[in-house]
Amino acid sequence: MLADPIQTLRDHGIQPSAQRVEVARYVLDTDEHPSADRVWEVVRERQPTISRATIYNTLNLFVEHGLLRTLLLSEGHVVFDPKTNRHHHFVDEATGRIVDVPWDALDVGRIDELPFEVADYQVVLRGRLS
Amino acid sequence: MLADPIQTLRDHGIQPSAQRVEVARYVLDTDEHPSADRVWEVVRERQPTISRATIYNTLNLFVEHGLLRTLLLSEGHVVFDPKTNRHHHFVDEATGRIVDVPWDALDVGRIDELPFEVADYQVVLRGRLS
DNA sequence: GCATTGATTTAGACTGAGTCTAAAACTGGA
DNA sequence: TCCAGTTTTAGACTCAGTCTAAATCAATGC
Repeated sequence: MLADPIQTLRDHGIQPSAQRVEVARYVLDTDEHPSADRVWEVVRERQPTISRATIYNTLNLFVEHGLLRTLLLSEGHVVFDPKTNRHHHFVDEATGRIVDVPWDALDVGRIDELPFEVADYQVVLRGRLS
Repeated sequence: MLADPIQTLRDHGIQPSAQRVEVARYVLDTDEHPSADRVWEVVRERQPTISRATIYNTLNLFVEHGLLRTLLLSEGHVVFDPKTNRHHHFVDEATGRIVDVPWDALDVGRIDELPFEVADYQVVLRGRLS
């Protein structure tokens, strides 16, 4: 539950306009990993005049301010993830549903032996939800 | 080096038209992880009349026949990977370059403890090439 | 060599995700 | 109330990926 979306936005240097607050209420509190158009669909239920450009602008603003991360897990569109702490993802190939996997549920060894400067990594799993 | 693209296509149940052979020569023998438009750019050097629809049709055909895999590693487009054996990927955030990481270079533990039927997984790393 | 048939390619229209822009609307301070 | 700065809006635009009708190609049979 996002306790105080207005304060959350202010804490991240974002002016809390009515539109941004409604977007935040949903996207910063969901584990759906929605697309931008899914966000628009949901927020329009509560705020019918909100425009598609505002949705894209607001999502991109939240990403820039560290409130959201973009993920490339679905074909054809990016998805948004409010959990900014490290974790893995499972993608159900039947439904497209994306599920967070706790960081400590998997052990990943020998990253430091690779000849790269690794800034970030995650395990992406695909299959079927049991 | 792709020794015999014509035979490779025949072995995978694909009629080896001149266009498909040229696409195969490049895309089944590169470690670039190219986009569809990059494939078109390269193949057009050798075969200037090939159309963009043929490129997409041919890449999709190769995916269907197990010669290629699609990957969601770059924003804005899918990339194609001829290595169909399991491996991980590193994405250079500065250049966008994608590098294969051998399967055995990393240890991933406790996949079987997850509450999913996992069909496939890989580690996706991002950072800078040293 | 020609006709026929089935497969493939082509050119470009189309769709949808994501971006951009000018005008309108909003908000806060004076 | 006015003004300046910010935000939102409506829709045009770009580009990745798909679709389609017509053209082309290739193989086969006569």
